Amino acid sequence: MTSLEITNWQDLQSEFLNRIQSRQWKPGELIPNEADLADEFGCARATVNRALRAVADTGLLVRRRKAGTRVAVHPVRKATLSIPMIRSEVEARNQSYSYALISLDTKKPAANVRAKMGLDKTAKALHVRALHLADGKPYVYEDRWINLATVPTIGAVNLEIQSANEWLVANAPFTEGDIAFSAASADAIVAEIMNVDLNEALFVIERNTWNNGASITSVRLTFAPGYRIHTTI
Amino acid sequence: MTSLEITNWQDLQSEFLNRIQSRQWKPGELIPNEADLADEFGCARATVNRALRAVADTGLLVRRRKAGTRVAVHPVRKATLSIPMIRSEVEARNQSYSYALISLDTKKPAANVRAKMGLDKTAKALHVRALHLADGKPYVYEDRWINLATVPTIGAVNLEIQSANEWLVANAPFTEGDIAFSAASADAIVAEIMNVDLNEALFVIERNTWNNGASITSVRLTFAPGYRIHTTI
DNA sequence: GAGTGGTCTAGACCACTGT
DNA sequence: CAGTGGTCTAGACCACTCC
Repeated sequence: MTSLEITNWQDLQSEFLNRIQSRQWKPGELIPNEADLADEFGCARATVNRALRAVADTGLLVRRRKAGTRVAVHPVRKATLSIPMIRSEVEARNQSYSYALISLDTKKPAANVRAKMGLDKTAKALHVRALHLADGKPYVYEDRWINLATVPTIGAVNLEIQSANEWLVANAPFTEGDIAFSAASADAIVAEIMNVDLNEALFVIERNTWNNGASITSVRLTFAPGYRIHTTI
Repeated sequence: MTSLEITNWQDLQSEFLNRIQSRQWKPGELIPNEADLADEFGCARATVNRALRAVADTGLLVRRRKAGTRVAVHPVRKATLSIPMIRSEVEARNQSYSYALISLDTKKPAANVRAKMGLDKTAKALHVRALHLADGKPYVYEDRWINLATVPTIGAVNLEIQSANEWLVANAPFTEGDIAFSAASADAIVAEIMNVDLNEALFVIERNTWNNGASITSVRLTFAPGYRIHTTI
């Protein structure tokens, strides 16, 4: 019983989404296997597979070998968001980007940073603090630690001119990373640097990156008031 | 010149990542086309395609027909984050989940909500305010508008018992959605409801969903202090 | 126009896992 | 053990877009 002869995986994906949404396929229910669906739509199994994988990637289907494919009971929607370089982000808003180094030292990091970066107690790291500006106004305050053992050449870079952010993106590719989003009140230091009120609510991104297990950098980015990250689901 | 006879797309992906990371393929550079790579690794072009697509999905490669595949100059890393139901999120932390309805009215929403939901000036919507608790402590304050034209059956649901969040996830699947993350200061109302200090920095998620262009709901979730979203890159 | 990625096919074998 | 999804292949045609 070919219903419509869909031979294109994106149309198939839409059809599957419709069936889930219209409850023709109900939460928790087993849906037909790939071979049957391929038969129904008059296309190859690989095409059905591609479409089903795409839907499963959004969290609406759960697939297991032998057990088959089921409609997720508690759909966990997944959102993909892009994390651009700060300069790109500012320029994408048609604002002029500028950058100012605040401080630069080589010293032993505090215990929490040391732990995140997997440094031993005596190890020193490069501490960089900088301000990124959009149209001359504070946009992001960057507080960063860089592992000199992993990225020794950073020592030769003039961080007054080029931000560590940019240099690292271009010169220290990473294999693993984690990222966290949170909210924090401006403390006295941040309030002064960013020219905001004390205790103002600011958006914070913390990121750690590794290259094959070796820590590269740990950074905390504090954004100006009003900042938001937006994406579609 | 077969280098190693890799016939599995995930190994191929690793190999490509290595080449990018080791700068054997430099930023901005054109890499060999799919046919040549298939030849080099002794596999089918479809396999190379799958691996290259996977890398391109992470933002490290940029692919264009006829123009070929290039290593991204300014890699825009993409992070995927899961957005579970609040109950699942609390239970995943091994905390007990509970829920309390704060208010429930049918009325005309403010202009900003009306615009987001595409309602006309006279339309009323269901306004639900509720508190989600983890181990009895405020976890999320939910301020939600629901489009009665799209989801009329919500009227028959007892929202004292079941949260709108859960009911909608189970009964009003959506086809499009957007989501935004930001930071906000607790105002007097939120401070009292969540038992936090006035102006405390809180993490906020705003989400709007549509079903085939018809707005379903618009919600603002304000999280307890310390909340963070975490993911790997 | 021609080169590249995007996709589809038909068939095959494999890997996992429920029974 | 057997059923299901996961993947690979070889070949084909198409869609896009740079030149």
